[in-house]
Amino acid sequence: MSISSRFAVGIHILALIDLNKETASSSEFIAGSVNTNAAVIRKIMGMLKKAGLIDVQPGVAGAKLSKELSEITLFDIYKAVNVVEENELFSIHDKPHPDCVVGKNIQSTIEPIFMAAQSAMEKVFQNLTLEDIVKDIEAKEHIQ
Amino acid sequence: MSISSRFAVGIHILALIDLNKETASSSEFIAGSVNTNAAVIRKIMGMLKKAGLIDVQPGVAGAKLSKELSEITLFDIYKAVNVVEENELFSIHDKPHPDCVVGKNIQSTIEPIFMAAQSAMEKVFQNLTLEDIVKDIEAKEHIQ
DNA sequence: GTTCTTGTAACTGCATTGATTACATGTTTA
DNA sequence: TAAACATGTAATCAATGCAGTTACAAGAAC
Repeated sequence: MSISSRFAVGIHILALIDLNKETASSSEFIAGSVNTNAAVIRKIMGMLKKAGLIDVQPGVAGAKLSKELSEITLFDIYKAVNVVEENELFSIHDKPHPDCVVGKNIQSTIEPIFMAAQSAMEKVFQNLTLEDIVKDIEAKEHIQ
Repeated sequence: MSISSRFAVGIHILALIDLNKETASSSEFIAGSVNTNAAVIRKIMGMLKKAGLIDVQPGVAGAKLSKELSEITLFDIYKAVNVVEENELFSIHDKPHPDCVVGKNIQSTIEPIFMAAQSAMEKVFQNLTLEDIVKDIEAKEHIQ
């Protein structure tokens, strides 16, 4: 099990759009940087657009960020690309036997714990923005 | 995407073994409570055994916990059933283009963030034991 | 109007999950 | 000792999701 790379690619796309803002970033260009197919990029960009993170026009090359770098959290991207459903990071077996002490109560015991674990993970993304990503990339670039 | 229910089932199995300790809990009996096939239970119990959480003998009905309830954390179970690999909860696209500012640096920028998110999630399980689960189930039982 | 772009749909190969069946091996007991 | 019952494990199956690929309609720009 592993969470889809759409999330990592989404971050890559947005960072690239910003760092390449003098030029238009076509899906073909972005695909070259990500190392995948342009249709894959367009699909993910469609999700980012739907979430209000970028502006893209059919037929027009390139995309622009809809908000400031500091206003786009990693959590926004995470939700946009739909890699994990709300409170469904962990699967729970359904219909445990209702006549059993454990079967009867296990779901309501485990659910809040799984929700807490998922929340703890998502909070990390809520506290980071695209600005952090872009600054980190720029810092690495200046060292070299 | 969703993390395998093996984790939830693993917790169910261990809680049931404890709460049913007067009787031997055969894989068939546990399967009835979980509502699945006995072979599925035996496979998961094999993982729990391999991790040193339970004692089972081929041919002998039932299993016993190898440790005290308070000494088995949910993280132990989580690792035992192998639902998420170490530092691989999130996938990262590989071979981004090395000649691109973003492609060159994105992996090393994102990796520590993904690791931190996974750790935050796992910490929740490190701080809970089977004792918490069993007590919660018992408390619910007493209300009814 | 040709060329380039985005937006989508359809199809592929691959991996994982969970259920199921089957059977070898070990244990108990009558 | 033989029958009954248990675990351990392999093989198979359907369903699902991921990522890559091809194809093409629709929009925009030169």
